[in-house]
Amino acid sequence: MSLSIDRDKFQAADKPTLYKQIRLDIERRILTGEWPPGHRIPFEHQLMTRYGCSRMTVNKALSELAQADLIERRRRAGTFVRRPKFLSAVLTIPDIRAEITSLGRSYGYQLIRSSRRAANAADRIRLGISKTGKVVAISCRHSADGVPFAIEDRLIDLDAVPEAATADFAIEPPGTWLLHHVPWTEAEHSISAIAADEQIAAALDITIGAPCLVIDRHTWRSARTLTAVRLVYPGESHKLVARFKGG
Amino acid sequence: MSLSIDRDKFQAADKPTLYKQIRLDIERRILTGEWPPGHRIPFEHQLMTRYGCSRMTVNKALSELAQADLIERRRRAGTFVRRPKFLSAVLTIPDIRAEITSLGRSYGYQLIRSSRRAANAADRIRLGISKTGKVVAISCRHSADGVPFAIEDRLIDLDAVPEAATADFAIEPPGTWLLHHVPWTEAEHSISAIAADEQIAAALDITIGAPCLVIDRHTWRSARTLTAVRLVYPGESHKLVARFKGG
DNA sequence: GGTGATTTTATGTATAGACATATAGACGCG
DNA sequence: CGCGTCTATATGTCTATACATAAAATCACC
Repeated sequence: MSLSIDRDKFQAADKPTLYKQIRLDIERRILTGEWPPGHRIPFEHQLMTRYGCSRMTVNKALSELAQADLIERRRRAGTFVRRPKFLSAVLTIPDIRAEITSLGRSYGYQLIRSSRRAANAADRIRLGISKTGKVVAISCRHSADGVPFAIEDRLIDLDAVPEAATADFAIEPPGTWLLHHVPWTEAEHSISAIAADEQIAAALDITIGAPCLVIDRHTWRSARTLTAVRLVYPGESHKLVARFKGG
Repeated sequence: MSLSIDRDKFQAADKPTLYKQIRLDIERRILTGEWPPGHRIPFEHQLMTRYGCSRMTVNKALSELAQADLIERRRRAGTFVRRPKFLSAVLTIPDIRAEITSLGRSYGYQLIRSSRRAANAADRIRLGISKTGKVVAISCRHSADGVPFAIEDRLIDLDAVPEAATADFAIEPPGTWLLHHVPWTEAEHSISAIAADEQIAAALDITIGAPCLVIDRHTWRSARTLTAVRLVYPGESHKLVARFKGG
């Protein structure tokens, strides 16, 4: 079962306007290898002759390709096909509640622990902040059709997110609340595998030592830490799926 | 230690040209919540008055924001701030050899098994192909500074990648060879956690039952399967890192 | 009031022209 | 040859204008 769906860059089949035709044409040549990495793409001047249009039209097509990182443009030098991309994929981790309900399964939520406290040393390290301040610490469990789905262990910096003080996390999962109330600009995910300890095994109803998939996520807004969360999934039955569509 | 680095969308601090100023200004208002999701952004007509420029300049700024999925534009209706994005991140999985050497560690490679054969039923399922054809099956191990880093188990469809028949995978890892010789257009990753079986434990020098991080990757070119690979990493010591930078 | 045709309007695409700017390559000089 | 300077040039940005197009709003009609 897929824990996460990919965010396909939806390619609406819109009317092939001129600049889009040019973009697709160049894209095709790059992806088929006709124009290999490092190859110099014809100058805008030449392309406008080839396609019989103005330079601005060619420029729009090339600008979009540059924004998509397929080509590199250097003043005076020209435009070049970029070195082969790393295998990269858009990994989408939606809100767990939305994920479960969108699969047509019933969503369950249990708040295990919730406390408000001054940040201790461990909290400060985990949040990457230096000064002491108040934090909210939450442990909870998500389940699908009554079966444990994931456990969540979260810290929220109350200085950065003061509204979290009044939210009721007994009803709404903190991830869902944050997604709808707090805009973020940067996030980092660290994915690893661990063996279930006694506590995790009990919460997820699996055996001690069973492999678990772990996602540690740190979220910022403009370099300011908002929240740090660890999500633990039973590893054997769940998968993260990330898909890349070139073009 | 990080198994994978993120591909930061490098934001060169370039001269703030007018359209970029407009783009950043609107971006800021969206990210700070001043213009919440659903809010209608002033018409191009109004923005060109506000910023004292032509409509094309405003249009360029808005077009880029639309391409970045921060806003939605509808003819006649106007331009709107989009609903909050899913937590998404660019997950980058570079070539393992490049990954290890870029960290300044010595790369080691051992070919465990390599065979060419007609695709059997299991191979066809794994590659998602229907007709029988020749495939190459490779098992190998990557190590860093002499320590097992990952094991790789790969199938290559020889009909789609005939050049693979002449490549010498005793010297060059198949992933590296493919990256440099075969262009691809689509890839799907499935990430999970498993317990090491006897074979994995022996190859990675870990105990049986130890958690491992597994990446199953399937790669296509224009809907044609090229290769399917399973990478198994010791889970406790390795992490996949994916970072998202908004904007 | 409902329904279909018409108008209005904001965005989408395209153009020709202009000037800015970074820089590869040529040039000159010691 | 090494090094700084100049120049040609490809891309970067911006303008004013034009027409296309989709869809919201209005109107006409039954």
